[in-house]
Amino acid sequence: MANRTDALSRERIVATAVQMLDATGEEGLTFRALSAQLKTGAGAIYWHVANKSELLDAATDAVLAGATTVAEAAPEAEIRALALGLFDAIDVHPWLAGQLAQGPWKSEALRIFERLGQRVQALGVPAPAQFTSATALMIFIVGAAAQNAANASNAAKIRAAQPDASRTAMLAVESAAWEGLDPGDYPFLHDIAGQLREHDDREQFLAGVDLILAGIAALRPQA
Amino acid sequence: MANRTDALSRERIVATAVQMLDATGEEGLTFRALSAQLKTGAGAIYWHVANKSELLDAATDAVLAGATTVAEAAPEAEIRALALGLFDAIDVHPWLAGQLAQGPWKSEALRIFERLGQRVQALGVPAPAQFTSATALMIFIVGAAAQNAANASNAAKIRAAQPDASRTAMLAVESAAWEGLDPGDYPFLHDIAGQLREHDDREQFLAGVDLILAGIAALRPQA
DNA sequence: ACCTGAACACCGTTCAAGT
DNA sequence: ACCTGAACACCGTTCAAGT
Repeated sequence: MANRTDALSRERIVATAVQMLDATGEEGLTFRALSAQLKTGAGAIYWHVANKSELLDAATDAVLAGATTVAEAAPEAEIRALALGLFDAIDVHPWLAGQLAQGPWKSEALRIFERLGQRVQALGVPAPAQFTSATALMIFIVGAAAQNAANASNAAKIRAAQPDASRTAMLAVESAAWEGLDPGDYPFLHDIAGQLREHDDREQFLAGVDLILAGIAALRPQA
Repeated sequence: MANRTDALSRERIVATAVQMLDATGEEGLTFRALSAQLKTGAGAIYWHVANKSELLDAATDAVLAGATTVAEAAPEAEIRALALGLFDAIDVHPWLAGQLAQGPWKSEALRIFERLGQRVQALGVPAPAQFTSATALMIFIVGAAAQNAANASNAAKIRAAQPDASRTAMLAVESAAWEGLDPGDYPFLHDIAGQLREHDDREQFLAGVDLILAGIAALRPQA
């Protein structure tokens, strides 16, 4: 019968790759480990996939597809929903950050860029500024989510060695380090150490998106 | 005498690593190639440097130090100068992008974040919004420069196979691809294909920085 | 204290040989 | 057409042995 679970196919390879990426990150995805999981030889995978880079692209597309469908709303609200969708997708699949961080975006990532751009147009941004606006949004979203993913994987690594290191405990350590800096040399970090300790990642992310939206609003010709 | 050119030292290792990174990128920096260049064994390097990650950190700091000194000016102008300094540093050393893209920033990168934050404070941004503002700036700067670096290395790779592929020619190809998309599915990309073809990277980057600065200005209590 | 270079435990990718 | 698995050309890192 068609679609037997144990038949090797590009789909099954990509799906398994996504699972391994989620579990162990990009360096955990190995053709040896992958072929072991799939109970084949390494060479069998190369029949369906050109190389590791193409496999990562396929995994990225698989995860991004449908990760950012957005309910109809006002353009700003749709941009926030799109942003949050990407943020959450990267939170669940931290390896996505590395794939998206270095454009040029293609396939699914390009689709997201397109959707952001549509909302930028709907906001009434003048044509010459649309490219800048949509790019700024995409770069910030991907960059902020990448930071978040890096922090999370960092936390996971430390927790592996010291299992009781909670996220708040780690933030407290970094925050204390900033507080301990010489206020003469580091007045800013010294000042905001408290904000670092108490900040919520999602809230902080949305505040950043709103900051860019405010900048975009300033580009609009006054009605 | 002290500082003989052929004495192995952490400094000389890092300096040579930077040269190799600039020439061949991160995957070109190998302990074998590095030790060959330095005319030693691979193990000798490990006497001065813990591992490759630490070596990359040291190379990042070496390149970032002094790369972003900025003449005194109005806060906005200083932020633009800081941003442009980082942009240019990543342009010359594309491997920097990968190092900075995944914070938490440390040593020299943290210093740059501090300097950005000082200017945000000078702009009169209310305390609760300072963290968001400085972070948004840093993320955009690093993200945009990373895109640029990726495009450049992409261009270099294609040029290696097809030596007459100029940057403008490559942009024209991508632009034409966007123009060829179905305007029903991709109205935005179809529209801005022309802007992609004609845009100047530095100008586009500065426009993005100004966009965020405009958003930051909107945070300021009206005088 | 510092350096050597072989050795270990891995990689991605290829390819003759099988079915 | 698709799969097997050994082999190739690499990695980062370690470590006994040298000076």
